[in-house]
Amino acid sequence: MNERAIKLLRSVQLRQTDPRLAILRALLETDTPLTQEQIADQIGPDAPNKTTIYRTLTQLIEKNLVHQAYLDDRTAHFELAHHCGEHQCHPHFTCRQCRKTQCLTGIKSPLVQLPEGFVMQRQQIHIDGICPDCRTINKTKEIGRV
Amino acid sequence: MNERAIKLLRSVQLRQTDPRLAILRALLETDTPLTQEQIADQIGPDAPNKTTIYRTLTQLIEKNLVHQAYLDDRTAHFELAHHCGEHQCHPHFTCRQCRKTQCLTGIKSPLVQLPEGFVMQRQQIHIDGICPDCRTINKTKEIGRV
DNA sequence: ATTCCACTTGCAACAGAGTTGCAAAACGAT
DNA sequence: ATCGTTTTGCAACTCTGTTGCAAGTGGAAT
Repeated sequence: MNERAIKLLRSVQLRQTDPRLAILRALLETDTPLTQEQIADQIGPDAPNKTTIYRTLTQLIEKNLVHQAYLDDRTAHFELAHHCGEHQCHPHFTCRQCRKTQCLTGIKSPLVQLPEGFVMQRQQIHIDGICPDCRTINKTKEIGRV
Repeated sequence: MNERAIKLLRSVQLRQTDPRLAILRALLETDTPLTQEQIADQIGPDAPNKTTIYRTLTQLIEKNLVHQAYLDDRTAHFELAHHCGEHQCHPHFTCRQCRKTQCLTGIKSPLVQLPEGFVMQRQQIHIDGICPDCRTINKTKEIGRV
């Protein structure tokens, strides 16, 4: 992971620093969009200051290594952009029950046909519903009740 | 507009109060998702307190009259749900240049095919790019430059 | 290896959106 | 008109994210 983080930083000509490597490692290790706080938690007690995390993420977004996902809990989530196509990020799914969000990277979805005059730069899809885990739990409960 | 606002409140058994009617009128009068602040501005100097606006919107969401749209400026936007299908809201378009958001109500877009085990409740699509107005302005500038 | 300077970091203080507790006011059923 | 419940406004607060500034660091040049 560290190798890949170093490569990523080199590829966009950013200086190699501990905070940046730690943040990239955190993003590389997970497959869900993370908040600043989740990134800090994942790094542990030596996590960089939150200001540094935000500033680093902003730089990585400018370099197009990271995308920001706006989900439905008014906190910005960040993820590596390596699964995204030119005009479309993968869809996100948020479970209404357990509130967890996951990326649906395996799915292809058509781009919306925009009316005359609009230029599309990026399409994001956000779905909410019940995830398989919660659904199974619910079913089990129902059976128990009968 | 006031008639419709009154009807809407009746239909969900909420007491008829000035703040609620004013908020509903504001939403009925526009075709873009509004923030709390925009709702207050549109109502004018007699706008209800922001706490009241938020609480009212929360109630209207519970009654399913209003939807919350999560756009990319970390402020919640609200709109009437009357253009939305069961599993899908209309897509939203935000212009990167003028930062305005509009609803694309005329457009139909297919639902994403979720993997086995997921249950979809609502799909939201958010697109950003350049809106027709800004595109025209840009073109005019280019011509001027040549 | 050392020097040097631009780039980075951490801290503290701040800004803006949204929430909560509580007392006062208003709705609407009787 | 009365009365209990619901609603409202205010102030104080929480949380996410930002800014200014001084101190620290990477890495290119020597």
